[in-house]
Amino acid sequence: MKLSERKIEIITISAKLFKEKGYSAVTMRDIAQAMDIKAASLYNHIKSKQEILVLIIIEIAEEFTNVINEIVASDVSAIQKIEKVIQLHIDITLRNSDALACLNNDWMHLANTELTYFIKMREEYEESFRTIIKQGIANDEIKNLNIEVIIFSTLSTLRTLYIWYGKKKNINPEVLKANMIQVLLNGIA
Amino acid sequence: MKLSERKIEIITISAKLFKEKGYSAVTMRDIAQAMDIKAASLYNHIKSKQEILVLIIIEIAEEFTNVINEIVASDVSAIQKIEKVIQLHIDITLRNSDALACLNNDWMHLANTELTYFIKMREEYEESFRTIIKQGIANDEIKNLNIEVIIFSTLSTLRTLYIWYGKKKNINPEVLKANMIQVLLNGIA
DNA sequence: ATAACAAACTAACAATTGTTAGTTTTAATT
DNA sequence: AATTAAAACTAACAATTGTTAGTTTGTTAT
Repeated sequence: MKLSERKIEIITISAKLFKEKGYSAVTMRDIAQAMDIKAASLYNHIKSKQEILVLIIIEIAEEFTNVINEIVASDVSAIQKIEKVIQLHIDITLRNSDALACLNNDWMHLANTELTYFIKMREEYEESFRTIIKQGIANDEIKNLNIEVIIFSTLSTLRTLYIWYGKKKNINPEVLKANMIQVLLNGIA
Repeated sequence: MKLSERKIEIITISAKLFKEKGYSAVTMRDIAQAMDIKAASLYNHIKSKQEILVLIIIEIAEEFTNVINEIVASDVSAIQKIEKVIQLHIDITLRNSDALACLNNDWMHLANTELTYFIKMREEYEESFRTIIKQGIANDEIKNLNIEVIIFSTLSTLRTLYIWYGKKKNINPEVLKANMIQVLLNGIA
């Protein structure tokens, strides 16, 4: 699946628009206007509006799935695994925050196969993270608090990093990472 | 501004639908169908689709604003203030998670006056929270980490509590609160 | 030059959108 | 029983939606 130059442009611009107003509120004419062409011309490159959404979301979802699987399988401490997960989210946020926003806000507008596929990946991702936390608790690396609260608190912060990064792009990625690790692992108090 | 019984029904049902598909993807006919009437009949009760959105969002936004102002002004430690903020988010999540989802996802579809008003409140809310954190750092109650990272991590978790609560409604609110305080203040490691 | 192809265009479609006008039904009050 | 008001209805509107068909333009390879 090689994507043409122009197709990538459409995806990039669409992701940006979807981030601002959401998939449903963005029209093909909006996308076309942002590219300085007519709406009908888009169909020389893409099959449908839905295809744009799929291309934006699925690639990133697969990257999350693949990388966390590697992390789970790796032979390091639970804390180190969590640090790698933090790194993963920061990396993708810096590289593609528009698509990440789209994944977070518009995944429910996927259809049929892709919707099912996405939900499966999302569940697997959470399950992988749960595995890491359980390992950490078993090893006394992580406090024995309510495991679902731990998972939710951590992932909610990592998943919405793009919102905050949209406003404060000036922070150094390494500083961000170090502070995130501190806050998430050791708390603020 | 007293709302009729039926108007409240419309708002409640709309919030639920907006939560699932987003404001733009929900049609007046969807809302009407969920109420077992025709779309045109809705206009006996509400002025426009936009009014529904306003009624869902603004009331909650104002509640957040009012309560955090009280918290900031109260004469307790920074840690205790943060605990009260956590309590505030849990309370509203339990009481009205659909509207909260709507506030989080669809605020950008507000128009004109209300959009400006909402953004102002949101900024003020973050500023109030920043004040609390700064006080905490000055008092040595809170670690001297990057203040924006602290604010973002905490608020992102609190703001998206509704996502997680939608799936796990079985947890005891007091247990939830205690665990949230532990995780956010003292970390998981 | 010519053929071939990619990528833009114009024009239009059928369906869906929020909303209005005017009418009928339902329920409460006199 | 008659009146009134609330709340439903049918029918339709103008605008907007995603998309298709057919055509023209521009570029590259022969």
